[in-house]
This record gives sequence, C-alpha cells and structure tokens, in this order.
Amino acid sequence: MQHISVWLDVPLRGAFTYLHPQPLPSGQRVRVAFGNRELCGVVDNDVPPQALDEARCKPILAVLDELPPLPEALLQQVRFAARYYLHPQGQALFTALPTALREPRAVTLADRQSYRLNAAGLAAEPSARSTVQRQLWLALQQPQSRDALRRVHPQAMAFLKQRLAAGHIDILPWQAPPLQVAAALTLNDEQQAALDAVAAKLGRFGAFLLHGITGSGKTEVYLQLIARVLAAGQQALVIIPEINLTPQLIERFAQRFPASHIVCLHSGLSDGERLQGWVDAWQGVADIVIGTRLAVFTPQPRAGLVIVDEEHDGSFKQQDGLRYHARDLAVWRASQAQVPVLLGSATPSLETVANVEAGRYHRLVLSARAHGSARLPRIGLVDTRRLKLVDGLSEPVIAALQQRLARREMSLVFINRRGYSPVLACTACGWTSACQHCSARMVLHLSARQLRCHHCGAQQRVPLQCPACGNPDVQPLGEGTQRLEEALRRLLPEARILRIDRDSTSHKAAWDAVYQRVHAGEVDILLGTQMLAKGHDFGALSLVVVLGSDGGLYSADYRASERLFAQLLQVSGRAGRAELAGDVIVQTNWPEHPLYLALTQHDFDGFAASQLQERREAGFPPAASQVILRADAPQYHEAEAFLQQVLALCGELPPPLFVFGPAPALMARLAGRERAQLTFEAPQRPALHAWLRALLPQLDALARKAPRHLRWSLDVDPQEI
DNA sequence: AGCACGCCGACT
DNA sequence: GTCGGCGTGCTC
Repeated sequence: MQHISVWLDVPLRGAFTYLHPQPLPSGQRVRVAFGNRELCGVVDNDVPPQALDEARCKPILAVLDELPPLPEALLQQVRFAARYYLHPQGQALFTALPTALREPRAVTLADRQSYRLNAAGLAAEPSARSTVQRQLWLALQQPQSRDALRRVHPQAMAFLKQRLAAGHIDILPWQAPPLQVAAALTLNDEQQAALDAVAAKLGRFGAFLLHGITGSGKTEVYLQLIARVLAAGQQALVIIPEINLTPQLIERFAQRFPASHIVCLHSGLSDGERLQGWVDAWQGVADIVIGTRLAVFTPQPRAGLVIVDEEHDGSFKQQDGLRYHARDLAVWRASQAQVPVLLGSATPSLETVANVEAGRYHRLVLSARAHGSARLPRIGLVDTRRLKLVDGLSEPVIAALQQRLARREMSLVFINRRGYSPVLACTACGWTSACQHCSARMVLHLSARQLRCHHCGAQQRVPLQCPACGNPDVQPLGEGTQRLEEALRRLLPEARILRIDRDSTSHKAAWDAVYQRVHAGEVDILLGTQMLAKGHDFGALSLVVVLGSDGGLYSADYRASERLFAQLLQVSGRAGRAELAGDVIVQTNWPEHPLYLALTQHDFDGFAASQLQERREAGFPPAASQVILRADAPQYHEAEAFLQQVLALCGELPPPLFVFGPAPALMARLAGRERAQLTFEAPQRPALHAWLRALLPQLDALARKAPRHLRWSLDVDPQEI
C-alpha cells in the first residue's frame, strides 16, 4: 500500500495521509472518508506523507479521473497563495477550483472532440431516400464537433452513436479554428509605443503599468496585443472588476476575434457553466479568458499574456477566506509562466506607482483622449465656507444645473456618501483629530463622548474647542449629505431626475432600463453615489457636480484620500466624452486642500507623489508592510480578550517589527458582532511574513482554546482597515 | 468547518 | 424516564 498526501477543504494547515494500492499523480482528485463524511481531496506528492501506522490511515475510496490531474502550475500558484496569505493550503486549493470540482463526485463535461467518417464509414453510403442520414453522412466527411453536428440535424446524436458502434468513425482531438481578426482601430503614437513595448516582451516576463486617462483607448491596446498572442497560438487572460464585465465589453472582444473561443468567468455563472469554461481554458480549448478576480486561478497550458484592467479597483481583493489580491497573484503568475503582465488604469494604486518607482514595473503612458476632438473637462471648486447653502447646495451649483437644464444637456450629481468615519475638524484653522500616539486619525464616538484611534487603540475626551486655535466650532467631517437629494428635487422641480442606487445596478433588467432612459434622452439629472464613478458610458454629459466629498480628505482610513482622488478623477472623466466640453464642480469646505488642487490640474502624478511621501513618513503601505489579525464575537470584550492573549503570546516583537492594538475595527459592529484587530507592521515584508508564519502553530493552538463563537482571520496586505 | 461525544434541564 | 441544549475535541 502507498501512503499518499491529500489536501482537503478543511481549515487545518496540514495535508492528510491516505492509502492506495498504486501511486497517484499530484493533482489527482479523489474521494476519501474524513470523520464520518466523504470529501473530495487532491493528491500532492510534494508533501511528504505522515509516518502513520496503516491502521490509522483510511483508504482512498475512489479516483475521480474523468479529467486529467490538476496541472502543476495551479498547485504551485495555490501553494504560493496559501503561504503568502497565511491561509490553510487545503482551503486555498479549493477556493481556486470551480465549485463542481470541490465535490467528491465525477463531473460531466461537454465533448470537445471532433468526429469524421473513416474508410469503412465512407464506403457505407446511406441510400438516397434517407435524406437525414445522407445529410449527416455528407457533413461527417469533414471533422465535426458534437455541437456542429447537432446544428446540422436534431437527430445527429442517434446517427453518430450508431456509426460509432459500427466502427465507421475516427475520433480526432479538438482542433482550433483558424484565427480571424476583424479590422482594428488605428493607434495613436502613444498607443503604438505601449503596444510595441509589451509586444517586445512576449515570451518573457515583464510587468507594465498602462497609465491611460479615461477615454485614451486602453482597450484597443489590449485587443491588439491579444491578437499577437493568439497569432502565436497562445492564450490570454484578462482580469477585470465585476462592474466592468458588461455585455458591451464581451461583444467588443467577440467582434474582434470572431472565430476564437472566449470564456467569461464570474460569480453569476451556474456551477456547470463555470466548470465548462474553466476546463476549456485548462485544456487549451479557450483562447481568451475574461473574468473577475476568481479567474486568476484559471489554468492555461499555453499562457501568453495577462492583463489586469482597472488595476486600482478594490474588488480585486477577496474579503473573506483566502484574502488574495487578484492583481498581485496575476503578476506572480505571469512571472512563473514567463509572460508579460499589463496593468491598466487611469488612476493606478499607490502600490503600483511605488513598484514603478522601484523599477519593478515599467510605466507606459496614454495622455491623449483617443477621440481627437474630445477634451479634458474643466474642474472647478466652489468654496462653501463663504456661501449660504440651501440644504447643503450652493448657489453656483444650482445655477450650473439650471443652465444645463435650459440647454437640454444632461448633468450628473455625484453624492459621495461612502461611510467615512467621522473625524473631527476645526472649521477655522484646519486642525483635525490626529492621534498623538501613532500616525492615524482619531474617530468620533458620540455615544461615549470620546475620540478613539482605530490603529493603536488610544482614547481621549472630545475637545470642546479647537486645541490649535481655540475656535469652539469643531465639527465632524463629511456629514450633511442626507438631505441633498430632496433639496435637488425641490429646487429643480421641472428636471427629470433619475436616481441610481444599488438596486439599479444589481439587477440586469433594472440596469438596462436605466441605460435605455439615459440614451433615449429622458433624463436631465443623473443622481447617485459610488457606482456612478465606475466606467459606464452615459453619452453626452456636460456637467458633473460632486457633493459631500470632504469626508474623504481626512479619514481614519489612510487610504481614503487615494480612493477619493481616484473616484473624483473617474467621475470627472464622465464629463465631456464626445464633442461637448465638460465641466466638473466640486463643492467643498476645503478648497485649498492639495487633493483638490491636484484634481483641478488633472495632476495624478503630483498627487500620487505627495501621497507616497506621506505614507513613507507615516510608515504606512506601500512604504511598509501590514498584516491585520481580526477577531469578532458577539461581545467586544471577547474579541479583545482573544487579541490580548495573542499579544501575550507574541511577547516583545523583534525590531523593526511592530504591533498596534487591540483596537476596535473601523466598522466595529457588523451583523450583531463586535470586531477588534491587531495590526502588525514592518518596513519590509519578508521579515514580517517569516515571523508570523513561525507564530502560526501557536496561534492555531490559542484559537482552539478560545470560545466557539469567536471568529478570527489574518489579512495580509489589507485594503480596508 | 463539521460532526461526534458528553453531561445537565424541561417535557411527551 | 428521554429529548436536546451547546461545551470540547478530533478528523488521515
């Protein structure tokens, strides 16, 4: 009997050892008994089997071999992800698989083989009177897939079965149809330079940032690169945010590559569809995989290029289980496969900007809008400190909206209602409630009449006047957006206002209705929050009004200003897309803030540089590395007590490693549970990683002794604090 | 995570 | 007398 290591979908760090008469290859799916249930397992011969006595080992119940063993490249990617994100490898492996492959059952797949009559079949000609048989017999003189045959005649499967039984048919492996590429758009000089730079790296690893302003034609660069990859007989992988996976985008790919097999992978698919797409990619049948973050685990035997569009998007970070970042795994994957990776964005993440500065990524710039006539919008600020507001709206904003209304042009009002935690600010001198013990900002807790730091846990009383200038008017930032919508409807009663909310974007039908109304010219003012910032094309917008964005200027979350700037630049990009010159008006109490000054100049690089400098001074990512240990329980003190025990377990951290907390999480209460966290920081990632990995066994042991209802998780490179 | 085993309260 | 609460311990 062989001892065989098997990964299972359980939150335990090790693999389990089972018995089988013969050796099995790594990646083989098997069915095994575990406790009193039956699970799917995956063989991994890189893990030495445990030296257990045979009586304690159970046999493998079945070998699920309707598919070849999972490829080595996938197992390696999972091994890397599990180690990097400090997650049990068995669970990591099963998050990478389509759900159908997580079950201890064989799966059924579409037949991708081709069939053709052999000499015996050609000799057995059907009579001229059986027209159906004759039609199919003629078709089968060329290789035909099952799908193609079914299209010839509905009775094709019966005919095929009968001829197969008679030995009249040769079975041929999948044959890719010849590549067809529809006419491409003409590239401008910058697009051409970007294309050439990446194309020069095909067949080798290279990481590129394609930094292109909204409307600069990034997608056309992707398409022309993919054309080269397909022409070389290779596959492309395109990772995009959920919101961008629209029928329009898929249609654009399908039109450019009409004969290619394109697979879309996202969470909206049925288990069967997702399995089929995944297996087609793995078997080399699919030429292009387009998908959301989960697609980063799709195997491709002839990988040629990886693209991550809107690389700054927060949806690439998984927020539970294996907390991976699809962009970072995409770069790792490209380096393993020795292919180039292209990260596209109009507002790159500071992580990526830092990687460009460090020389790890190469930056390619698209600074001109692809439509020659389209111009960048003018971005103006309205200083609300000196103006009388009507329910939060200033006179210049109302006048601008009325003007567009009179001209029958469409406006967009973007209300930034993101849940920024209330930081205190002085309305006179600009003082904000910074923590005196660390580089974070303290958050107002009205019920406790306290300021609290969610980074280090410090607390203090709410000051009655500004500690810097003595002004008694100290206000929480980012409030007062509640009544704006009503005010708009009242002040502009004749305007046809369409509100976009979560409902309109989550249901396809509702979204289509929104689109139709907008494009039919039935809307004067589009009103909405975050979802309007993403790349939807609403056609001719001549005015964008931004309200309530000050809350993102000084937030307890150090990433808030990065996100705000990206969002404002993206939403500004909605203005003036076609011939119309656009205007953007930002209503603010802080018009001299560097973020707004950079915004009015469209100066992403300047803003990013100053943000990076701030992060370096504060010791925050990407200038440092963070891992958050979160705990939640029905009672806050339970979560905190667990973290205190972890702290005791850690003892004194070896410098320059540092731990902050326990502190309440920024979203301290969620679904009736209280959340606390420890933040581990170090200037360099490897030291922090190595130290935490060594701590894991003791951490697991501690967690086993904690109350049952306590949940905990490790978040490497956290996006939200 | 599941799912057992195990030892104490209110019910046909 | 048992049905069932969830504490704790294990799973090759």
